[in-house]
Amino acid sequence: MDIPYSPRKNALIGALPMEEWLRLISHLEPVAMPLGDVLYEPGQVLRYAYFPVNAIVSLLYVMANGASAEIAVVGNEGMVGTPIIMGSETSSCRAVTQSAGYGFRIRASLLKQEFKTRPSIASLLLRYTQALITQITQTAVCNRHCVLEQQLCRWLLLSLDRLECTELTMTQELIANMLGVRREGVTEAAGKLQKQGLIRYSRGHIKILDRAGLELKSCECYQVVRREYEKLFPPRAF
Amino acid sequence: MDIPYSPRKNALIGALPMEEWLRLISHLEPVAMPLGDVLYEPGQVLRYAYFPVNAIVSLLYVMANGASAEIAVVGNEGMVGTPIIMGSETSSCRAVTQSAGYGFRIRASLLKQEFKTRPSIASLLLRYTQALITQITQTAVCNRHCVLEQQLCRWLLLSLDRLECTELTMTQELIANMLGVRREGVTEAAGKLQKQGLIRYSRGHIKILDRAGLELKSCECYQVVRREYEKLFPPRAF
DNA sequence: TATCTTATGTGGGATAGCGCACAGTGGGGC
DNA sequence: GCCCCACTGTGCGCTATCCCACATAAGATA
Repeated sequence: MDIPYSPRKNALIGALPMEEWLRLISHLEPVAMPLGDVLYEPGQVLRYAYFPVNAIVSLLYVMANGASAEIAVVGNEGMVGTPIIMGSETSSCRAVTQSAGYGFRIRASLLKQEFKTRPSIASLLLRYTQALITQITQTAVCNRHCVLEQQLCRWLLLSLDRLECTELTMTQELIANMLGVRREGVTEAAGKLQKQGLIRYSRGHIKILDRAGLELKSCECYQVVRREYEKLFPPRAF
Repeated sequence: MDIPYSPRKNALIGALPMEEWLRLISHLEPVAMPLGDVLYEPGQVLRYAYFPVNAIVSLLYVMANGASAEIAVVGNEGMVGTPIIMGSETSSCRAVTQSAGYGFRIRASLLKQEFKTRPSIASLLLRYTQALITQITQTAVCNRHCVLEQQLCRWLLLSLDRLECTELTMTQELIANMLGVRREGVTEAAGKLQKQGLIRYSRGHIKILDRAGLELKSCECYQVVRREYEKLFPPRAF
């Protein structure tokens, strides 16, 4: 398989000091991440951690009755598999590729070893985990207090930040699953956004026309997550 | 001040190997934790980490418009101040004492030092942080999908697990703030639970009469959090 | 004991989102 | 070029929760 991306296009890998990067390079295995790909199931032992490059992965919780809710989203700014470094064998969420692309993976045992022995790697991954905690926190808040239209804006922006382009391939049905709401609700909210000229969509393709407008319509939850990330990973550090 | 509890009554402190415990003991400072005590505000630099013994602390997010939502709750099973070890100076939540009691605190700089140099301490605190992530995750899910009555059951059970007795001192107004709902909603839900003989309350005092019944009425979210904790901290390890 | 404060109970109208049913439609497969 | 299926649009009744206003009551205070 030919991967047209360097692992360093993932921000975590890219932020590694040269020495650590040279150590890790041989352990990073390129992987295709097709849409719908399940990286791990709840309760299942995590065998790999994943570093997306241009794919987006959703951490999705599925309840006993089948209802679902996205807890957080991971793109090239992060890593899928934080429980590995936190000392847990498993996750209570399913990790599923929400936007197809490529990434790199590393064996859990190796990552654990690196984490334990290399302080700069440990520090980097812990800071990322803290950013993820902020995102999960804000998901909880947003689920409680924000109306669907705002939540949709937040969701679109979070996805957009993790893509190179301004178009997402994503049906309203799938978005509804992520947000844990009805498909019809997404149809209505997306219709409003389209009328306002913020987005344009048709049959599984959503084009963002006015990013700034979306940010204005969104609740504060998006900005909180973004600012925390920027605080933990100041651009100068890269 | 005379503190009638040992730091080891906090489960994390209690789980430390003897050697580590002896190192830490002189750095642990007893603190009273009165009701409503604010341990830290969002954005404020964390100067101490807190290990509650018989107090309960809520991690509360407050939105720009004043709406609030409890993200997680910490009692003698855990620590307040996980961002310290994760490499963040601040938290996006307010930490406020929800049930008065005692605890111990340690300076952030010292904790950070211990975390970096003592693997057994690091492992313990990371596993706790993972348990906290699970709790936050479940809060997000619960906020999305569970009805108020179930959420109230979950909340009562989480509090009960962190207390020695079966009575909480807590008005419906305060519970409403934690759950991020109206006070009237709590009145209604609590009224139902009382009619069913599960609890009895009056003017700020809630007595749990039938714990098993509450667990049945609760959504799955409570059990998920509890089981994850038990998995990360198997009773035998203590 | 009288009063006052704080906690709890209740009701009515508004609204967001759900569940269900079904209608339209566009694009890919044949 | 046609058809079909997946995606989207829409309507309707229902429920949980919200917002607001006010009634009641239990304990604290004097």
